[in-house]
Amino acid sequence: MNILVAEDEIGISNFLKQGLEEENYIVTVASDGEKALRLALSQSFDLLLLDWMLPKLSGIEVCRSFRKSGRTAPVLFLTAKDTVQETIEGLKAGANDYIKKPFSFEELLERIKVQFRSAVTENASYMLGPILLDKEKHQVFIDDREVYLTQKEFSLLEYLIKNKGTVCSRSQIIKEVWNIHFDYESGVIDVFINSIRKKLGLRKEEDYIKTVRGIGYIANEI
Amino acid sequence: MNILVAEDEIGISNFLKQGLEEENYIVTVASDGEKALRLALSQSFDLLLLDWMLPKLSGIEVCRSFRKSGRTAPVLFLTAKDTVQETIEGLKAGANDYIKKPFSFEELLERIKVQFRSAVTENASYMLGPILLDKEKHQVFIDDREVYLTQKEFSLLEYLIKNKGTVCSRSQIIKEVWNIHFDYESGVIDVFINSIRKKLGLRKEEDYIKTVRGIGYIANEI
DNA sequence: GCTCATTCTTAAGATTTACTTAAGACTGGC
DNA sequence: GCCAGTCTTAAGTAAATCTTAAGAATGAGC
Repeated sequence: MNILVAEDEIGISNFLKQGLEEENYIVTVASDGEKALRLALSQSFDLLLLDWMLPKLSGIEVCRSFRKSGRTAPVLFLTAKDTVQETIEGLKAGANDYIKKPFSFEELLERIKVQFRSAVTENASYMLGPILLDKEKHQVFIDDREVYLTQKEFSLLEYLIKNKGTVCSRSQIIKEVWNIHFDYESGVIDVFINSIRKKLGLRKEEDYIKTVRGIGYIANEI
Repeated sequence: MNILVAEDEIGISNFLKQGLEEENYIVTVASDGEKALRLALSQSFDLLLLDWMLPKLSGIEVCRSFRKSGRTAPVLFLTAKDTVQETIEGLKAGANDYIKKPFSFEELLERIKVQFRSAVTENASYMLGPILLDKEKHQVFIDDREVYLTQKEFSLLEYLIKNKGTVCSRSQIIKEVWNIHFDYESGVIDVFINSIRKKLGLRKEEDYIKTVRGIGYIANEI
């Protein structure tokens, strides 16, 4: 799990980085708001831990911009600004939790875990008809025969199966699988869908990945 | 949105009930832990607001049992137990947030909203009789059976259902669905209405899309 | 019940969108 | 820096949708 910590006081950020890394999180530190936002938008973090008062761009502005870009990763404020009004402002800006300094590191950890909880319970393998996708081992089987998929092919299939039964639009796919958060027109998705279908070797009438014209694709138990 | 409040002090529970109802939540109050758990398991609440100390069964036990049953609705503790250890215990038991008394009602409201945020945004669906139109997933169901509509069919049906109960003129439809903002005579709309009706497979007497001769069409609960 | 205007239905051509292939760009490991 | 594997772009082909138009059906008014 990747966590971005935005904190200008080096003492605190070191403390957080070390503590979180001991819990096996991968931590990136940004020392001002601009850097934090740039990182948050360019990489894909699983959680943002923001101080309110940051040089150049405040934490609350970072949070607002991040949400405005359509990203849904949890955001936690960790700040000395402790009034009710500030808490509310932080939550309204799109934060998922608001923790006041001084804080207990243990409590912070637990509150971070709360954010990941639903994601963790998530099954490590998915099924779709005869297709078995093992997220952990990064393997795909069809009727017990292994099919080798590349990284992107795997992510795309995973996304479709995770959302089986619901149509996934091209823009959603580009967002979630390619991490491109602006309008983007290209035939990439088509090429990968084609390649997945070929590798899975399904005949047209038994295709578990159906095209939804004008929208995107849908994975479905036939 | 249905909220279950488990609180034995009648002053607090009345205050919460009234305040939340003003915000248009539907509130059920349980005065002890056993009642709370029974209600939580038998009905489907969108959120649980638990006091820690409750007669018969503590809030934390209610939370554990609730989670054990596989339910995922958010649980918030609202309690006077304010140590770090208690907070952690509450969160570990499966709570999504832990608010310490005395609390600001405004902050409580905001923290409740945080829990609903993701759920609310994705609720872009309309209903018309047995027809369910999910804007986000771009899917249409009739009596739980999915019907595939093309792009234009979908937009047209969406427009009619969005305006159900009021007649939509041909020129309005051409404007809103086809984005043609000048006078335009053609049979396009008829063709699409026909195709939608056919796909929905409704008999004439149960047609939810009625023709208004000389004007246009109207979607109506029969 | 007849007439005329309006709407329904169908089918064929135009248009848009997706599929497939192949070539070039990129990337990580050696 | 090179190679092998992977990703992306682009262009031609295939397929589905959208539009138009024309004849059939329907309903309102006389």
